[in-house]
Amino acid sequence: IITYGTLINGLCKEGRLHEAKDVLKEMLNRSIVPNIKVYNTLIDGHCRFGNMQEAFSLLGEMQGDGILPDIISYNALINGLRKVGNILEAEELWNRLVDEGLCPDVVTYNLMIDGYASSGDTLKALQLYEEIEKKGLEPTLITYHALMDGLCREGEMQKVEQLFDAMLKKNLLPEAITYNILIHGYSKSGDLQKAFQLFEQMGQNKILPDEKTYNGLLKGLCTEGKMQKANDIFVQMLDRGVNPNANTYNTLIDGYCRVGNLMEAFKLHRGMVEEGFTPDVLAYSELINGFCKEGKTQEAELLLNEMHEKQLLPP
RNA sequence: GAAUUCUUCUAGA
Repeated sequence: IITYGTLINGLCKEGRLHEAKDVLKEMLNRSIVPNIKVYNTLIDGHCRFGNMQEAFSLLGEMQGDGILPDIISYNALINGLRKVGNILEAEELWNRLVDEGLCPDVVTYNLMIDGYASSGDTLKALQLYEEIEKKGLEPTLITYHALMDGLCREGEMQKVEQLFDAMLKKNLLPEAITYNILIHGYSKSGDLQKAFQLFEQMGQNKILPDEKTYNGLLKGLCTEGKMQKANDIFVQMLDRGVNPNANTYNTLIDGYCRVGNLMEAFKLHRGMVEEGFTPDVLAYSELINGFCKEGKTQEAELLLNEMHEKQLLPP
């Protein structure tokens, strides 16, 4: 049964949901009784690809087999609803699981906190955070990540700082992702000094920056039009063996367009192709926008045509 | 005891 579970998990993670369900049918045919983990895996698989209807029908099937959903089943479903932005139904599920005598665990809290925080309701997110300890649970790194990321988006940087301190006081060690959230947040809020300070702190803690870390720094520099510094950082990134991704190029292209340096923007567009990236609609839009702003509409049209040839749809 | 759930990056408008 573990073999079946592993197989179903693998198929679900790859989005091969039909095949995963076929495996479930095969199990039933062979009179192997699927347990709750198998069902939870399937429920989660459908949730993460947005197929909530099927996820709920699997929940029903499971109950039909006499298996009661556990907190993990509910967490998977709440996660699915949160992903499609349906916080209201997520709240209903929360009430339902409590009615059934289950207790929300820290994952349930993290899910709802992220749901509220990333939809801009930082107040509710913070309220839930306060509730965690009252229920005798301990916030995790992920709790802080979800909260800080939401607060960063809203520009509530003083609260971010407080939470980061609170997190350290609990002896939760920051990881690369922690710094990525913070660096990106400060970078976007225009506090490049703080962003670079954290970048240094990250190095002191022997945490290696990844492409997202650099993208965060580049985003701030590009927004401010500090393209010489942005280029230095880009070079440092390459020197340290961190591979840029499509976002890295998009960020830089946009930065060069903003300052009217279309030559560099165009070179990067080319570089992107040479590195094996397919510029997406976004990469084209930025350039086309840049050319338009400079009044170079014929170049913009050429790019638009090229984009169409590649069968990319205009935004 | 590791078969199942949570967190981070890109344009314009």
